[in-house]
Amino acid sequence: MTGNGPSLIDVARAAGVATATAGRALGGYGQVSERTRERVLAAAAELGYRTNGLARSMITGSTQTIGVVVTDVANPFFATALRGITDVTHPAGFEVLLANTGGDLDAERRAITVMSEKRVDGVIVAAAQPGEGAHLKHAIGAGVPVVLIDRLVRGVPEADTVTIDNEHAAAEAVAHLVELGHRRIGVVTEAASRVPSSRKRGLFPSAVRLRGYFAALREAGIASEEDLIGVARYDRESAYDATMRLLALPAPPTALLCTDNVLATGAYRAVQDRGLRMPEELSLIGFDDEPWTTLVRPELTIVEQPTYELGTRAGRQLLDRIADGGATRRPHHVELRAKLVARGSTLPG
Amino acid sequence: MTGNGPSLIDVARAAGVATATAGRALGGYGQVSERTRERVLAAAAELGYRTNGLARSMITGSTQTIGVVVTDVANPFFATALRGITDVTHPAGFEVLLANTGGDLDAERRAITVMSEKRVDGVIVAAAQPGEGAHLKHAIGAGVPVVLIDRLVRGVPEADTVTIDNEHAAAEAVAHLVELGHRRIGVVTEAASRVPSSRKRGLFPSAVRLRGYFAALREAGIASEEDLIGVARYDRESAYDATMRLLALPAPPTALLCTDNVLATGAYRAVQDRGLRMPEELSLIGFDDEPWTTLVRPELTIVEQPTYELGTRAGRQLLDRIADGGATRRPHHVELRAKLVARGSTLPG
DNA sequence: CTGAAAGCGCTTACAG
DNA sequence: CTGAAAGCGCTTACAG
Repeated sequence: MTGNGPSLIDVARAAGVATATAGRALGGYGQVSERTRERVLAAAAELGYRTNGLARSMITGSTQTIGVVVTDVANPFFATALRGITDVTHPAGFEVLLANTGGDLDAERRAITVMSEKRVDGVIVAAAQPGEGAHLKHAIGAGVPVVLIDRLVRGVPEADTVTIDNEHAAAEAVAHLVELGHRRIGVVTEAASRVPSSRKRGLFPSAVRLRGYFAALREAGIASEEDLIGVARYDRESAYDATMRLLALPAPPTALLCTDNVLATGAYRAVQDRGLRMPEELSLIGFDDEPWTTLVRPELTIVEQPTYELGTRAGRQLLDRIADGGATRRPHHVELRAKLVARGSTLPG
Repeated sequence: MTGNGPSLIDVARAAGVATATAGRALGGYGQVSERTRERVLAAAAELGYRTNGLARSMITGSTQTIGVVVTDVANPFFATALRGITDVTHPAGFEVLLANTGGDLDAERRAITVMSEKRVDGVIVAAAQPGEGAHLKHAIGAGVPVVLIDRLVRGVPEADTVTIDNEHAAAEAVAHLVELGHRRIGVVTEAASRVPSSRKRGLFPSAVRLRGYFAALREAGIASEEDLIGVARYDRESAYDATMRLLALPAPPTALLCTDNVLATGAYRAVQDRGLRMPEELSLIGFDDEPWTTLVRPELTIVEQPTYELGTRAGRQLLDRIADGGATRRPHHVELRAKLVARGSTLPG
């Protein structure tokens, strides 16, 4: 420690005024005459004074800080959403306390606890697990507003939510394939169970998208086949393997939907390595409009999520909630639409 | 506000002990008997007590929070470095306060000020401008350790730094091209001036890489040509245009180095649109080993930066500095090596 | 091991 | 407009 630096008392003394007066001049609250203000500001500058935000926050009850909890900042999806959040909250005078859970529920619990103890004014959470919301409910109970993004969590009906209509997004993608004449349409997904029977899992994007896949097939009068569902872990290599398995089937699919951008990189690679021409021999659809999707040949047809907007909406919602103070309003739910962008990986040249 | 919840005083009263005792039991410091601890813990649980970190930090002088200032979290480079930082600092009990400057120096100044007022224990900064370090110097003077990453800043000799040897990285890439027989080697860069004469600019990665480009040409006995230097703004479209201009020259380059991953996406696209076959008609080298670089055909030769490690090293360095307390040690400088990964965009199939 | 008191650095009523 | 006092919720010596 280089000591704590000068305090308001030191500034007040140097300026020859009371502590309260110095505080008013420096903090921009209450009434201060121009002359006094100048004297105080000069003294503060001379001493190199900086406000102690801790002390201020303890009294005002506001830290002007929000917490953001995601599973992985390095994932472009969350990085982009995070940018959306900061772009909205920063101009409003809020800083962001960031936590990375790696998808671990315990890490998420700890993050929420620590943030709550640091007295953040609210939190935005992309949850690690859809089934466990007790810690979030607890935070809300303690007066910390919670906005859920991307994933719903069971047992936290009080939380505001900003999500994407994933069922519709996936269904639209499948409908596009059906329209092109495909009947054997496979899917590469990280949804843990083939049939999304578990109500808890069913809240997560991958599971919801799988539901959309089934719905669209049903709509088209096509029977779904277990064989055509390639389950992968959430990484590129696993998606590669799952895709290879699908392509090696006796009666392989003629089209494939990947429920996520990470999985899509693995799948695209697999199709290439297998030597199949897109879209003639295999049609492929991914998620998210990342730069690479228009650099590959053919370009990848994708479902474009409004990721940045997901962040800005969540940020705004949280700011509203914070401004609202204690008024117990009903939770606010926003569901954004994704958009199919058809490109060469499905459209015949 | 839902009120402030129970305080330590409330817990102490409920447990029938003194405030100091309750604090010791809950805070894990000092001596408390097992029986007392249990009583206090029970009372705390019953009341739903949560420590007020603000009050604690004000006394202990430590917030267990570090600041991280970057120009753009949505850029995969910074997102990955940030992940490295959190992976190291979070297990050590530190939270991360994140700020996004968008490359604006004033935004950076404000971020540093606010973080300093919030009493972060230190900051990691990817600076917006190489020429202006007064605010950083000021922070260090106020007792906030600063670790600079990726970019050096003039006028802050006290700051620790973790950077990448960009001159060597670019030179190695050019040497690779020379070895393959290229003599007309162009570069797509965002370095503002063609000749990196300005000492300030010269500290930034793009400028340093341009210097490496010149050095490698000189080494190979090749005269550099102004025409072959394509200057772009820091976005894909601008890089596309700059590349197109280079390719349209009467005597176009046979090889191109992009000094950054964002620029590489634009350049790759331009080469494709121009209808040039890689590597036969044009060789291309980019930066950073992103997923897309192995999905395109041909795969892109790249200079791989140890981005994640940049973050972990910076995190560790800052933790050391914080643990070190007031002891004024000399600044610590780490320079990491990048690695050339030769692929199809330069290697004849 | 436990307690009573002081104090961290501010802001907020309450007087003047 | 300005000041003296109280208080936010903790931890830290200092006694016992």
